[in-house]
Formats: sequence, structure tokens, C-alpha cells
Amino acid sequence: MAEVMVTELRKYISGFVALTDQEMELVLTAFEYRQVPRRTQLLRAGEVCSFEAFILSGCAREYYVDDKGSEHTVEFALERWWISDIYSFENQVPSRVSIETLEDTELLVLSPETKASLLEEVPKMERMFRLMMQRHLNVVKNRLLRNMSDTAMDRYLLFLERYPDVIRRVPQYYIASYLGISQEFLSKLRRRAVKAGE
Amino acid sequence: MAEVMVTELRKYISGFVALTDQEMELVLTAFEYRQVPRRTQLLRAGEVCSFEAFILSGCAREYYVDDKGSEHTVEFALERWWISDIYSFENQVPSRVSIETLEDTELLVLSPETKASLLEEVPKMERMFRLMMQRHLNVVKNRLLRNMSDTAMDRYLLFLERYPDVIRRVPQYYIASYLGISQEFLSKLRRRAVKAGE
DNA sequence: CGGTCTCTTGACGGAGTTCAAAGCTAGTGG
DNA sequence: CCACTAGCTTTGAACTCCGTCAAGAGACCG
Repeated sequence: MAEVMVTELRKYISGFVALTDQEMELVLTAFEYRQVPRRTQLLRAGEVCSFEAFILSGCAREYYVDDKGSEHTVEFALERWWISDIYSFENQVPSRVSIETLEDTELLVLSPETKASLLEEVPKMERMFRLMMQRHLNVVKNRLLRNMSDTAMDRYLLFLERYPDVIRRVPQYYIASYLGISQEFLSKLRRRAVKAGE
Repeated sequence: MAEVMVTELRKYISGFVALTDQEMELVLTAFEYRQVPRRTQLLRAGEVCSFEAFILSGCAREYYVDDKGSEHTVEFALERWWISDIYSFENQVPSRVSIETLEDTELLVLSPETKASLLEEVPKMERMFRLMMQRHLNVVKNRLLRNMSDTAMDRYLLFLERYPDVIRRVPQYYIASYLGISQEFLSKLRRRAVKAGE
């Protein structure tokens, strides 16, 4: 693993808490580097999530399969995002979601045990994870609000603006399943959006 | 304020972290007791949220008013729940949601300053708030999933089962705005649910 | 080039909205 | 104790958004 990549995690953490060099060293070495090919199932619904991972390169998605068998994408994660079912991970209970890579992906991974001992050794990391959770909660809450108030077209246009990288790298039917609409309807929205832009 | 009430908060915190008696004392005294009548606006959209509050008695709701003027209830909070726009509170940025009491309500309140110094004095509380955020994130995520996969009827029946107290205490149009449907449609769903039950 | 994966298009149907009106219910004042 | 009002809920008709199904058109890969 190139040192330059770990630097991304260092930067990320520094954005939340100030650590001494020693502490930072302890933190960074706690993570395990992993490389996985695209289409790898990192977590299957029903299993207990065994990782909390920082993405160095590549792309993953978290999704939920409902009773009728339809898939709903909970979130996409690109470089410098985290991917995990944190609730399953921390409480060691079965997850209701699945996680898979969409591209070849490089990760820095924490197991429940290493996270627990890391928090013992560097208590400041409690703060970092707390702030991270707060930020994440905010993202999910805003999404919930938008799903309730905006039309599918609004949501699509916002997504386009906010996550152009995801649009470029991810198949459209996954985008649809994130926006909460069928892939056919997304296709029709795109047509309308283009027309409106002319 | 009756000592028995503070006990509720003590129990809540003990559910997350083990504190010494001294630490617990520090924590509990950091909170300020407040009593507010029903229909009190605790936070208005656009303002910075100045409180993180534990509800001792009463009921509040957090809601979002969209561009068209429609209200969407983000969550209800009864006894032993927290109410705040945590992101606005922690980052001291304007909130996009509003918070109001629906009943006469008694609260234990933290200001940003007291929370900050509390975290300095009792670092274990970082952990408590982290775990609390994780739990909350889980709740919101599950709700997002259900909104995407379930019909309005499913969501109503689940709400009925899970939050019977809220049903009893809160007007129906607020329930509708929580479920993401119009109050008229909720009324029709109720009719259908009763019929199906006969 | 043949197959698989992805995206588009159209017809139809159903879930949920909006608008308008009326029916309840619980306080409140006389 | 009744009458009134304000707040809440129900109903119905017309309409819209979006889903499902089915077919076809590209596009990418071995």
C-alpha cells in the first residue's frame, strides 16, 4: 500500500480531532489494508457486519432488499467515504442491509476488536467517531426530508449536481434505486430534463 | 424539579456508559431544568439550535417546511427521548428544521457551552453521545428504508404498533406528515384498516 | 459478432394528492 | 346547561405521478 493513500485517512481524521504524532501512528496502524475486486459482497443481509472501512479507491454501495425482492440503495461510497453497517458492527447484531463493491476497491478496515482497543488506546477517537456519526446522521436526515418533500425530478437534478462522480461511475438502475424510483421512470425523467434544457 | 425525574436521565446514561458517582454528579448538574407550555416554538428554521434536550415529560416534534409551504414531521419525541437539531447545535450553523412542543413539557437542557465543558470534564460522555448518535442514525436509516419499500398502509400499521403512545397523544395530521402522506389519505387508510379488521 | 448487460419507450393501472365541503368533538362563555 | 366556535377528521371527485409489464435498441466484452 502506498504511503500516500494512508495520508488520505490521516487528513480525514485531522479534520475532526487534533492528535499527537504518536496517537496518529497508533490509529493508522490499527487499520488493515484490503484490496477487493468489483462485485465483491462485503456484507450480506442477515450477517453481522465485521468491518468499518475507509475507502481509498473504488466504489461500493449499501442496499436493502425488501420482502418483494426489490433493491433499494441506501448509499454509495466513493474515495474518502466510510462504508459499514455501523449499527450491526457495534452491537454485533445481524444486519438488514447488504454491501457490495461496484469497482475494484482498496480499503482501510477496522474490525470490532481493533476498533475497541483503538478507542481504549486513543480515547480522542471517541470524539472523532461521534462527530463522524453526527455528520452522517445529518446526511441521512436531509435525504429523508428531500424524499418526503421533493418530486423525483427534483431529487434527480439535485443528485446530478451533488454527486456527478457517482453518475459517471455507477449504472443508472442503481441511481434509480437510490432515488426511490424505477429505472424506467428515471429514464423518462432524463429525457424530460434534456428537453427542458434545450 | 423532583429528584425522581433526574433519575430518568441517570438511568438513560447508565444504559450507555459506566460512570463513577462523581462523574455522574458532574453530568447531571450540567443540565438545566426547563418547563415550557404546549405550542412553544423551541427552534425556528433559520436559527442556530441552542439546546440538546432530554424530555422528562410532555411531547415535542421536529418538522421541516418545504418551499411549497408543506410541513413534514421529522420525528416525535416523548419522555426519555432527546430533542435537538444536533447538526445545527454542534456546528453552530442555521437549522433547516423547526421544533415545537405539542404538550406542556419538562426538559433537561444542555447549551453548546455546557456540553463542551461537560465533555472536557467527563470524557466518557464522548462515548455516550457517540453511541446515542449511532442508535439515532439507525432509527433514521430504517425509516428511510421503510419509506422507500413500504406502502403508506404498511407504514401506518407499523407506526400504530410501534408508537401507540404517539397515536394517542398527537393529532392525526401530524402523524400523516410523519408518514409522508396527506391527512386525507391517512383518514382513508384508517377506514380501510378498520374494515379489514372486522 | 453473438450474448449479456444496460437503457429507452409506450400502454396501462394504481397509489396517493388536491380541492371542496361537511361532520365531529371538546372547550368556553353566556 | 346549552350554543358556539375552533380544531380536527372524514368523504368524494378529479387528477398526477410513478410503477409494472413488455418490447426493443444500444453498447460492451469475449
